[in-house]
Amino acid sequence: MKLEEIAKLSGVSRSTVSRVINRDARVSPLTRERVQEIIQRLNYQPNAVARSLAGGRTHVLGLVIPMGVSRLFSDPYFPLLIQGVSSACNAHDHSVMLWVADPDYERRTVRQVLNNKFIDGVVLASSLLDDPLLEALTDADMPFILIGRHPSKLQVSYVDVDNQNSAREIVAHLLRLGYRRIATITGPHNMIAGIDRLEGYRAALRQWGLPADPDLIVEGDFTEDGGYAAMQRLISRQPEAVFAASDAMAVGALRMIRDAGLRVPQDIAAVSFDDMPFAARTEPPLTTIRQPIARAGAVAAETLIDMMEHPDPSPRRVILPTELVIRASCGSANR
Amino acid sequence: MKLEEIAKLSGVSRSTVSRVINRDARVSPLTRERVQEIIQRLNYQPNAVARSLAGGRTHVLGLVIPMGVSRLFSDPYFPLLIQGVSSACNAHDHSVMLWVADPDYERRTVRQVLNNKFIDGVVLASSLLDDPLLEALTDADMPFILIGRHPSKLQVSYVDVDNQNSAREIVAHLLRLGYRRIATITGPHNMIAGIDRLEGYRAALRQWGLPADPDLIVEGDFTEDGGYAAMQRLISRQPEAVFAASDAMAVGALRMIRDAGLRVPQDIAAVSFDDMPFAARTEPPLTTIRQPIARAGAVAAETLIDMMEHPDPSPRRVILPTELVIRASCGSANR
DNA sequence: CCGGAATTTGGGAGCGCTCTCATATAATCG
DNA sequence: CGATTATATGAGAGCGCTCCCAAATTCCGG
Repeated sequence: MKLEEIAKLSGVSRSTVSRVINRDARVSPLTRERVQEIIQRLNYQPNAVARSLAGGRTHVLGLVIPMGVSRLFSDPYFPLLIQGVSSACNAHDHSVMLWVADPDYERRTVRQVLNNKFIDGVVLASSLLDDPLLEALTDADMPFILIGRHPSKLQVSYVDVDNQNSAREIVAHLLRLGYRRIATITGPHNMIAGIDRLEGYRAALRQWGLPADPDLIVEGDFTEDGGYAAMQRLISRQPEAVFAASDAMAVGALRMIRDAGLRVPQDIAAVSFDDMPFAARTEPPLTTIRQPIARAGAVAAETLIDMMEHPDPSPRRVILPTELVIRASCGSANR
Repeated sequence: MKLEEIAKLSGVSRSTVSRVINRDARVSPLTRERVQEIIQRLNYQPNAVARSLAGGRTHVLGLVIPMGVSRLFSDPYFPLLIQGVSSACNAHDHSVMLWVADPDYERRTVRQVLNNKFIDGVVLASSLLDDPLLEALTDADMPFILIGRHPSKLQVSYVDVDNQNSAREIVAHLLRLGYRRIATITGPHNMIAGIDRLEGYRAALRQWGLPADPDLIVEGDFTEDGGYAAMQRLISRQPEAVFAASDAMAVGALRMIRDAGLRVPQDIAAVSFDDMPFAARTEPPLTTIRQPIARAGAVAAETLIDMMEHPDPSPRRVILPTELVIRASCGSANR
């Protein structure tokens, strides 16, 4: 069924029906109602592809998730993000096209995806610092927004939390509790969230006038196994406390500490970042920074849609609030 | 840049360029090469929307994930599935449109999504038994395939594992080890995987000539919390072993058993289903049924694409193999 | 060396909409 | 109440491709 048939049936022209569908004001209430009635009755749905071609907009957003990010299967970060993006899109009559970018996505995918005009804009999730997609996006003149800020000079839009200050806050919490020899398991150094959280850790120590001992800083990869491995290297250096840059890594660290015959928080206190659902159920429950992941996805989608509807050269930047959630793993009860 | 320009530049007609792009055999090698060279040089990408409109096919698959399914955040089931679907689509030059179906998706979404012609087919993940989407899909005459079989009379295509036999196998493993009083934490009764795994449990007991004690059967919801709660109800009934219908629920059960001051497997043995990445790292590691989730997603996408390319009224049904993975939680070492 | 088949190519008509612009009708006002 | 402006509607030209069919070219064997 096509627009034309609706037009014929309601005794008006294609144009008028189109106006009714697109809520154009220039239709008399009478005809509008009549046409709408017919549309309802026949359960007519305009052909999205034709609309896209004629209108020059698909109302489809691309959500790109770099698969190299092992985090994909370690915690529900991406599910939450996807849910946020998806629900915001639904609410704004947009659709989501998903790209789980293969390691070699730079080659075929990138340009192909961007240039084929199937999507109006892109939400790029936790990209690496040197992601070639970023440049491609800019070149292709495709509106996009990042989840997680990007430190480059590029005028990019993003949604993020204040990783640095949040990390500083939770490490400061440890310091306030009296811990001094505090280790950290960082995120990957090619991801801005990892870098920022490490910098927050450093800032907290600085604030307390403490040096940052390189021996107490080990790089992780946001996965549980990575946390376990990192903790193995840290344990011999006898930290009093450890800050893991993600809950998943904290879980691995917790396991390692237990395997080493030590207790949390009595022997080593632990805190982390994310406040994933499982953080409240670990043994002991994790003191962590809560960040609104689904919300970030939703805000990103909304902002992107707004950017496309109201073009404006200046980048949009949104920082979402976090919250320090105190549970048992930091040992605040004991001190 | 459009097809026409390429045509002009290479001194041929639109049609010929189109043929080159679509790998149509009816082009002389000479012109083909010449045209291809120009395309390469200008990095021309045909407009996907226009192709879709003219060709009647979008090369886009819809992946529908019912959000009511709390499993969404409990384990990496969906990430794995998404990854499988996505990579298969990429490999076959298709795109994935994601629908995280809101609870009330029946209303607006369904018809709108199906009828607007933006997608060629649908992969429906772990739908509920009475999912209205199923009927809508059939009515709309939209090719689709389920992840997880459907017991209705409908001639639906699906990809699944043999949940029933796999469950029977792992419960039989417990029986072989000498456990007799075996409890089970089931999946939701409105999901076929939950039902099938329960039936497998029953079949195993039957095979050993044992009655199925209703007191030892508690419904869970595939989440860790659900597993914990279910185990709380089971613990007083003093089972010798428990079969959880998912690893996530087993984790909850493990935690509950520990909280009750009991040990796994000495006091209560535990086995489960899925073999998620974390199943090898629980305390103790889980004996479980490994199922190829990403593979299922990939096979579903491939089958669907094949269905669309070679229409055929008879439904396609694929059963993927599972594997019993024996670890410490079943206590096989102690027996 | 010619007619018919096979192979290449081009032209045109859509695919189902949106959008601009011209036209027709209704409302407004001095 | 006629001229002016606002409001409604329709017609037509695309959007950038695919696909059908006819025309042009090449290839054969008899």
